[in-house]
Amino acid sequence: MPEIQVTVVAADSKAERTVATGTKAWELFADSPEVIAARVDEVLRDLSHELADGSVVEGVAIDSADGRDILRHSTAHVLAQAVQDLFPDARLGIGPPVENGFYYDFDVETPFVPEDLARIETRMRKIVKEGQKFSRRAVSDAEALDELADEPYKIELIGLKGSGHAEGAAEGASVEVGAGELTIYDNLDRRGERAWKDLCRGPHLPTTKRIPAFKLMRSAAAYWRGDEKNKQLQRIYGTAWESKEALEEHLHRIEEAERRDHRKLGRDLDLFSFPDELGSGLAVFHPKGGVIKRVMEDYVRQRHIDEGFQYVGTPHITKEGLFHTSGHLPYFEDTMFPPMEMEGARYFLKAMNCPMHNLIYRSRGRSYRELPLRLFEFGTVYRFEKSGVVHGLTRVRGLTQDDSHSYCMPEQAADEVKHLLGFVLGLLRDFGLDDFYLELSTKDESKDKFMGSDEQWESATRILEEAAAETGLELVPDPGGAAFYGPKISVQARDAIGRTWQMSTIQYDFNQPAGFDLEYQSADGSRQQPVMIHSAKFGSLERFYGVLVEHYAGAFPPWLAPVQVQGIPIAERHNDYLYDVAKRLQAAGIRVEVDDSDDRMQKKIRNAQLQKVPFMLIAGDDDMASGAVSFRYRDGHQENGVPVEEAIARVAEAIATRAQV
RNA sequence: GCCGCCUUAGCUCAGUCGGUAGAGCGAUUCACUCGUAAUGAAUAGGUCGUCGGUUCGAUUCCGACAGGCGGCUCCA
Repeated sequence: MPEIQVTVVAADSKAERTVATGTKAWELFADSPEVIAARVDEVLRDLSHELADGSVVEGVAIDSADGRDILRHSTAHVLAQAVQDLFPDARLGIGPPVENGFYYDFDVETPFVPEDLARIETRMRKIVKEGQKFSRRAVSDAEALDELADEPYKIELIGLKGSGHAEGAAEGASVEVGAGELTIYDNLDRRGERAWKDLCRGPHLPTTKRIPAFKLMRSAAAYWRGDEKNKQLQRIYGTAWESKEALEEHLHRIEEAERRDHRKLGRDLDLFSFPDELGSGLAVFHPKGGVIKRVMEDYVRQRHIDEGFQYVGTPHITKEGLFHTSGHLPYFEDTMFPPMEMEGARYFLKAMNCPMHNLIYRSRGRSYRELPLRLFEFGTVYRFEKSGVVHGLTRVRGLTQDDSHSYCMPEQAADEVKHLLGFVLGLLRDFGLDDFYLELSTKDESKDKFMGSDEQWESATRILEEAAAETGLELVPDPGGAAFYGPKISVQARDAIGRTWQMSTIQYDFNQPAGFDLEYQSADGSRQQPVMIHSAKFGSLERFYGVLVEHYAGAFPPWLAPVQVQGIPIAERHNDYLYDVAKRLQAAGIRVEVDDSDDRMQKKIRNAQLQKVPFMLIAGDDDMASGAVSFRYRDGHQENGVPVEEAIARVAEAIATRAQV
């Protein structure tokens, strides 16, 4: 019997094996039930893949990143099969794995309702139980077009592949058609008869029975190929995991995220609200929420001043000419509130601060000795965000940017960008965020929205890239994501439960200085044009606020907490003693409240706990007798009999060091 | 902006197959004064998101609008 040599690699081993010609990958992993696919010569393959001489083969476990993708992709197929069983008129879009799950898009006459999802899920469980085999079959383009004549979207994908555009066709489209030959996966039932088929690159699980745990999550509309000019398909999202436990954990993580939702906590903790009377996306901050906002602003304002910025102020409204000069109007008019007519002029609500800072720069002649000139303000801007995108504090129509513009000589730009980046990262760390990566948004050749020459873009991009590299942080490219006036670095921060948020931005701009005719007089007496560097550290105060609420789940560190100390008397006769302690805390600049309601002290503790107050200060007979107080912390631990002086010092210390308790 | 779902007391939510509504928490008042997550009682509070239509009668059915939620597109 002819034989071939293969190399079987695992995480920590490598073994040469001699096997019979025609051996399939699964035969190497018969003892490893967790292996559901194979990586053969660096390419993911089905376990039924026939090995060639000299192949390097590695098992892909279902709980690895690739394994989960394959599991989820296969589950998406089961979803599509179930949908077509129940809704024979449904046409197939694409169905790729995504982070934590998968989706499949369908063109159906009527959108799915929750009851449909329940039916579909039941049907899917039946298919899983049947143990249908995923069977791969290569086809020519012509055969595929013929077999899939009833699936117009698949045919479109095949056409795009022919023209070499499959990768760009849509996010996820590559799982359908890939780059090489076309393949169709047949789902074969026990008798070997085809129950369903789909155009797909694979690989897949061996059978549907290998799907340990899945759940359909929701349905929603999605534009075909991600383009809002195209028809909307109905997308069903689901999740699939290597075990029931892993699925449970995932669902638990979702619950945890909901528990931290800043919109819910904002209400529970009485921080802010969005009154209908104001309109969508416009927040008001309540007294408790106002404390957090003020502390954030005070801190950031002071830090800017420390870093050489000058605090300025600008109005919320301007005549339209300013935004023509800046170049914003042609690009942003549809995201600005419509203009209002006054004394024959059109006025716009401010949507960005930079043009006004440019006017401050231009208000008198500037010398090279002044540069870098750094102007900073909390600039409130209004943007007419589409109704469907408004979301809590993280996407609003009225927002405040901690916006700065550094005007510098071109040769100072690189240092200024580095200075800003260091400043931004330090500031985020001060607020307790310390897990970041950077994104570099650049010009995209295919679009013509960008102003300026290629050389200008290249040199600006290089400066940002070098500054980013110096931080040692991961740098993710974002081609085409730049503003019209220049490239951008954005800082993406991960919060306490691993979600990422776009926060700070640093943008290099050589266009507006030209538009505004900005200049400075250099040492040789000539007039030169500065470059400007835009930078927002929080990004938007509102968004940063929302992220902080979620990051801390409302349990703010003392320096940010609206109420830092809640005084709780054991009985009414201890009120005066605690008021006395509170007075001394107040004198030390500490935000303290005494709960003198006629609730029982257990109830007062519960209330303080629900308000997530960092320090509960309790006093009863024992404490009074010894001039002490008792601490209770949010985690339930307590320290009794702490002398008042020490208690005050301890709270003050935690505030001053911005510690979490 | 597009698709789907939702909107009942300050909050969370019942309920009315069309005959104008209820609970818990919260609020107010009274009693209780208590050592680490809910003391008891009483009271107040709602033109059932808004506007139109159908109907003898609409919170309930239909439509439009507003606001919210989940996505898509977009974005700080």
